[in-house]
Amino acid sequence: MHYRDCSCGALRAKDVGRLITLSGWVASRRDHGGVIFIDLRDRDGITQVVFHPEQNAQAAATAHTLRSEDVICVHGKIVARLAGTENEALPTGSLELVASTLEVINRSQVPPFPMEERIGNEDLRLTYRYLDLRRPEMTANLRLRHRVTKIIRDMLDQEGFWEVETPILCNSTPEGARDFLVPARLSPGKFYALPQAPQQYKQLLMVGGVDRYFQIARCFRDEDLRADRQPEFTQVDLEASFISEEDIFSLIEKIFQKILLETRAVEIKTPFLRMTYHEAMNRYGSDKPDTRFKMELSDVSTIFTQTEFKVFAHALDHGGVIKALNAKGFASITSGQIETLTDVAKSAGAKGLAFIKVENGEWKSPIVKFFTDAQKAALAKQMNMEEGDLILFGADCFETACMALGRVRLKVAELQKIFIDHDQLAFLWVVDFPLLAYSEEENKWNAVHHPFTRPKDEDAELLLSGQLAEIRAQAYDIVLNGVEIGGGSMRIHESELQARIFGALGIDENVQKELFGHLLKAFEYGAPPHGGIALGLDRLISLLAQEESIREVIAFPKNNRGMELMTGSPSHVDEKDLRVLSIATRSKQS
RNA sequence: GGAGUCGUAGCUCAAUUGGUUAGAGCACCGCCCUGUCACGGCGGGGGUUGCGGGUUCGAGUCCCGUCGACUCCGCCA
Repeated sequence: MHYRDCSCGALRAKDVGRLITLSGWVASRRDHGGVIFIDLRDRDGITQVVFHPEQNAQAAATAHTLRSEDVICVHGKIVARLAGTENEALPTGSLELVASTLEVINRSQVPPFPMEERIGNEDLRLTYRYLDLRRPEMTANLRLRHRVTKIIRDMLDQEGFWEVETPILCNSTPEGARDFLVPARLSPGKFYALPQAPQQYKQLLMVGGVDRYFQIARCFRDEDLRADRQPEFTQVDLEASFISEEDIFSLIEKIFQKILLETRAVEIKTPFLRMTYHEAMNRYGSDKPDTRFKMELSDVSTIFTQTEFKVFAHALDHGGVIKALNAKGFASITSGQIETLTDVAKSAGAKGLAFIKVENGEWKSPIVKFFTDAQKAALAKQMNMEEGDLILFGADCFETACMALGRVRLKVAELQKIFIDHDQLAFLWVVDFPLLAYSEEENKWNAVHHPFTRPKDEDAELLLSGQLAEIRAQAYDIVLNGVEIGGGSMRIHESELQARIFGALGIDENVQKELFGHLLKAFEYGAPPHGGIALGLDRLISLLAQEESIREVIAFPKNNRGMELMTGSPSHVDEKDLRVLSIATRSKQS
């Protein structure tokens, strides 16, 4: 059977007069008793089909029985619409197909939700994902994802990168996220892990002389889910040899330029803004600052070196800082909102949130009584305090004070409904991350990026002298509109340095040999200097599509509890299948 | 593990201070309708108000518990 000559979005005025066959889904039926209109839909668009009973009684009679989502095939002549009945909302709106034959290929049950509007019930959408995907928004998201992926592949190919696949069944590692484990039947009691990222393999490809590698790589992390986190997600993973950070920056900037040009017809400026981690924390209280609005943090420590206010004095005595931010015109804040902001600050580790409201020419605040006139004057000047302003304070160690106010800053923007242009694209490189961070709970040093990250050359001595907190890494994140969409680093290519870092991370030599022996060994056989980056494809697409959740740009995502509702995975398996794998379960099978 | 928001018809939502038989639009079914485009008109069917308990003369509404969805914190090198 001949199903179609073109898609339902393809026909234009020039096609008038042609005899055309179309197939698709019934999007809507407008039955006038006599003439019947059908909107025929596929992924590319909608074409109006007309049935005239006086011209073709049988086709019209069948058309009368059509319902939403029936699959049909129609054949007929393309004609210009009657003057005044053109539909400018449709690209095909100047014409229609006058049906001479209609074949009903497959009837549809009444759909559980309408295709044309945005549905709030995500459960239902995920259960009937195959219907949800027919909705134009979802079709557009999948199309966008395809386009972007294709652009990335083509550009990296042009730049000399090879697409190489790395194992999905690999080894569990102690660092980082919880692994998904897969029992190894042929090695009873042993397990593979699904990769959190192809990190070690791509470095070994560099040792293998591949020189430039990339992969649209599925990654797996068994952690709790979020709107922007799925247990399996996709990274654009790449690595190159004999390069510097600058090479990575300009490559990625070039890719984004092309993506925005081709998907949005927008020319973005390069190079992107760059900011050190320290500056990002200092000014925005975040390692992924949203620079689309100002409201920057200010350091007011020097004003309060001599202060009666114990909270400030305590912070400064312990080597901390006092940070402040001016929420312009937000003195009208309610006490409930103050409480909300305080909770936000506390969730970031702050002990509280001091504030000053400037109302009717007065400073209304529980803490102003501790301030001298000189301090007030200095504060007013530095913070540019004006009638109607709200000043918020964070007093703690540098990281905590900044992070707490950084989160408060975002919450204030939300509460105050600060205007953010959603078409704006604020790209930003955050560079010079610390190499290591001390974990109080674990009582040990952890890698901020990952354990293969290269320290900055000028900070190498700090590793020898044990000033671990001071060491900066050749690591970088790329941020778009306050969302981290990728990160990478220059890597260590010397086994000696790598072993020293493992040592700093508290991984003893035996464990090093067992878990990372292959890497250390590989570095002894002429490893080239190399580095790379991984972009979070799902997040990137969701930002381009202006979606709140990455679930909107994944064909078959999992819900908050990691379940895929359409197929009902994960599910129980037979006891005998477990026996083959030498697995016994302890939880009750309900 | 913790916090918050929500849960009423297939879908989106309403239901005043606790008060009669829980409503509307869309969808669905039937009839009518020859230029609509979310066609229109008339009529009809459709409800364990997530579930369980409690208070009350009376609960969609108040209280307790529970289940589920989503958002956030923890977690995510």
